[in-house]
Amino acid sequence: MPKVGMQPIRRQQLIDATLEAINELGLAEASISQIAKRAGVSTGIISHYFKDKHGLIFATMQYLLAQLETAVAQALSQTEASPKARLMAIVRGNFSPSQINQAAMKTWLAFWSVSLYQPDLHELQQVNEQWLYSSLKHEFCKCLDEKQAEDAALGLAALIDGFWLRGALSQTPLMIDETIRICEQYIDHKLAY
Amino acid sequence: MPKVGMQPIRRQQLIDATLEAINELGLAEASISQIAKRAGVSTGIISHYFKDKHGLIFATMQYLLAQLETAVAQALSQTEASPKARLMAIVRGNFSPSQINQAAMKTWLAFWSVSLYQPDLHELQQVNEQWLYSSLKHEFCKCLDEKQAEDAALGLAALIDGFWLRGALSQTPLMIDETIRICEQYIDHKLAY
Amino acid sequence: MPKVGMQPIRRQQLIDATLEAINELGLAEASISQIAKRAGVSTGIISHYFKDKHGLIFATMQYLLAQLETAVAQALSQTEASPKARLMAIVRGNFSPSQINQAAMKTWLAFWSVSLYQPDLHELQQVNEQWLYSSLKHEFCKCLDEKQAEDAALGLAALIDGFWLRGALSQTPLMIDETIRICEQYIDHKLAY
Amino acid sequence: MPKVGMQPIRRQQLIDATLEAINELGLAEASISQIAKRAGVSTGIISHYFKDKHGLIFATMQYLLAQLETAVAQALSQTEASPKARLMAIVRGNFSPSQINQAAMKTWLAFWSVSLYQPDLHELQQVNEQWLYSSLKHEFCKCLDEKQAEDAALGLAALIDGFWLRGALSQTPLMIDETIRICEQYIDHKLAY
DNA sequence: AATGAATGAGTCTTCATTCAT
DNA sequence: AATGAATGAAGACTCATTCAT
Repeated sequence: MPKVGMQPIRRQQLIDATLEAINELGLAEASISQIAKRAGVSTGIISHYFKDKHGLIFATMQYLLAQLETAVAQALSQTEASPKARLMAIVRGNFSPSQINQAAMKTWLAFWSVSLYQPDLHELQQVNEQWLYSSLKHEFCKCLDEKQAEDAALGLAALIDGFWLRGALSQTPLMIDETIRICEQYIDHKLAY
Repeated sequence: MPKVGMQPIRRQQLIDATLEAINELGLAEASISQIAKRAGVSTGIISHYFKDKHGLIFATMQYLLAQLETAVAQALSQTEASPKARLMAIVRGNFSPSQINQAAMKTWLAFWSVSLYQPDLHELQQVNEQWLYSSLKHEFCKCLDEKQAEDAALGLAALIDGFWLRGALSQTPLMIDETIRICEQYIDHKLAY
Repeated sequence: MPKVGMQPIRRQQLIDATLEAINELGLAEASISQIAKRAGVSTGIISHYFKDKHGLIFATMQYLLAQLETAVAQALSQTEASPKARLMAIVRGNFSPSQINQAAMKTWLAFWSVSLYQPDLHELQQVNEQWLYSSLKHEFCKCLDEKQAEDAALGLAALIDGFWLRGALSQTPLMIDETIRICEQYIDHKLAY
Repeated sequence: MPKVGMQPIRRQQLIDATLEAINELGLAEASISQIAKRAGVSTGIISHYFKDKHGLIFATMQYLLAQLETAVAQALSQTEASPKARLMAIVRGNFSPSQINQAAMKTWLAFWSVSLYQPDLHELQQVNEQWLYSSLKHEFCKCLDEKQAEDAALGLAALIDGFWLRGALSQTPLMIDETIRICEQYIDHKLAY
């Protein structure tokens, strides 16, 4: 039943189906037909809305990134202005429910892996990585000199990514409270200088 | 001219070619024929030595794991017995040259990604992860009570993996000295309790 | 804003776009969407005016044939009544600007090629061929006996088609003056009997 | 039943099947699977021997060209040295049985048509065209001054191609005797200067 | 032991066509 | 009259695997 103005609806529908397929089958097995089946549409429609499979994959990664940014922005907006509070908000944003469910983490991991061979995906990933690092450094700079702030930001970024990676790989729900507490200890330790 | 006793030679030759192909093309594009071309053999030979492609991939991951274990064991064998020294040895082992070159890191990342959908690969990865965690916890226990040791081990493991992941994704050589120094600060901080 | 009486305008618009697409892409790549894009309309419109793609292709070939007939008729109308003058007019008509531009010749060649497998296109082509042959023979008959006239008509028709084909294939502008002179020599030679 | 040294056999087998398919269905409908079916092999084998479909098409056109060259060379080898005899041999070579059967002519026409959009096919066609023209001019030069020889060669080449084209399009067997006689008259007329 | 010929399932993509709006 | 959403079949191509030699 063709209709007008379906573009945003169909696009999101297909992105959701892509996430679903990657979660269940892995990126390697997430074929066009599997995605179309999950979206309840025909395969041809994908080229209609995304030009080709790569366009869909790219749009899906963009969507995940936007979600992460939203989660962090939201956490930041609900916190006080102290550096520690803001650093903790960034941490909590990165471990918010929209990010640490298995489906999202598995998809991230898959994207990271392929991004090493696809320049446009790699750029998305790099921008995101830089953004996290800069945000952390910016807060640490309020309390530390630049060199120390850089070290602290690097360490905290690695800590976040590391927990994140281990969560994705462990296939058991991430222990968020513990994770956040360890990050907090790290922040406290760095800010104590 | 067929020879006898080719098995170990051919196997290693094919594993090397696999690593090479994954490094250059990515796991998704590392086809049997690409691997065979790099090894200078015919495609049919792979089934002869590894049964099928999956067997080759599995063996390659085992090989990488063995390399990591060797690197850590070697670092440990050359150090004194103090907990800090041993923890640092583990850190250095994880960031030894055999582990932090781009090819190895890209391959690891690819393996991790697919391991989520392939039980036997996942098991390899889990064993490795547990082994790192246990080693770290064992050392921390010498100075801390169990709960604190667990936290410290979790944190340090995440830190290592996080640096590792960021190194793989950044496509620029990992800054080892800085990385190791940040890990050392973390260890010092934890052991200072 | 739909209008009435759009039929002839839209039809010609689509035929022009078809010629344009075939010229640029070749018949094989001249898809409905490419044609629609060039015409500045949606794809659906084609079925409205031509039933389907084949209807559009057929109409386009008809249009080219009509153009050829017009060119020859016009040349004939502007000449004196002598057989040689009329034969030369037919020659000039066949090499008139509307026929020997690259776009037209490439399209003709494409049509001829597919006409071998599509009865209705083939009929168009055959009618045209017969018409040229008959016209030539009719003029030669005024000076020669029937057998000789047939030979002369066959030869001149072949000469015209041959130059025409070579012009289409050479992708450089046809040297019209030379071509027409060679045809004239042929006519003179035949009429000299 | 895989065997060794199948390359030349399979290649010719596939080229023959391609000619068959083009003859029966037209180039546009001569799909990989249709060709494979006619060759009695699987579709995958084509990429094994010709890389892709275009490689097969190219090889097929090369094969037809080689056949034409052989036919002309053979006709030339069996004739005396006089210019007229040699010119007639070239004509007869171009209208030899291997060239004027419907299948070959239809395939030629299809190739010419697509060659306008595919540089490598176009080059093959251009080389062939030049070769015919040069051969004719070379013979005419023995009796005529250069300008006259060029005209004569151009005319005869057009005559040959024109008959050839009309034969392809008429879908009835070409009347060879008549064709050759008309060409002979043209040669006689030109050499009579 | 090693080759490479051969298969055929599976993937992405393109495209003419239909149809609700 | 005109749009463009949607379909689904068909196309070329890739690839892991098998097997006779």
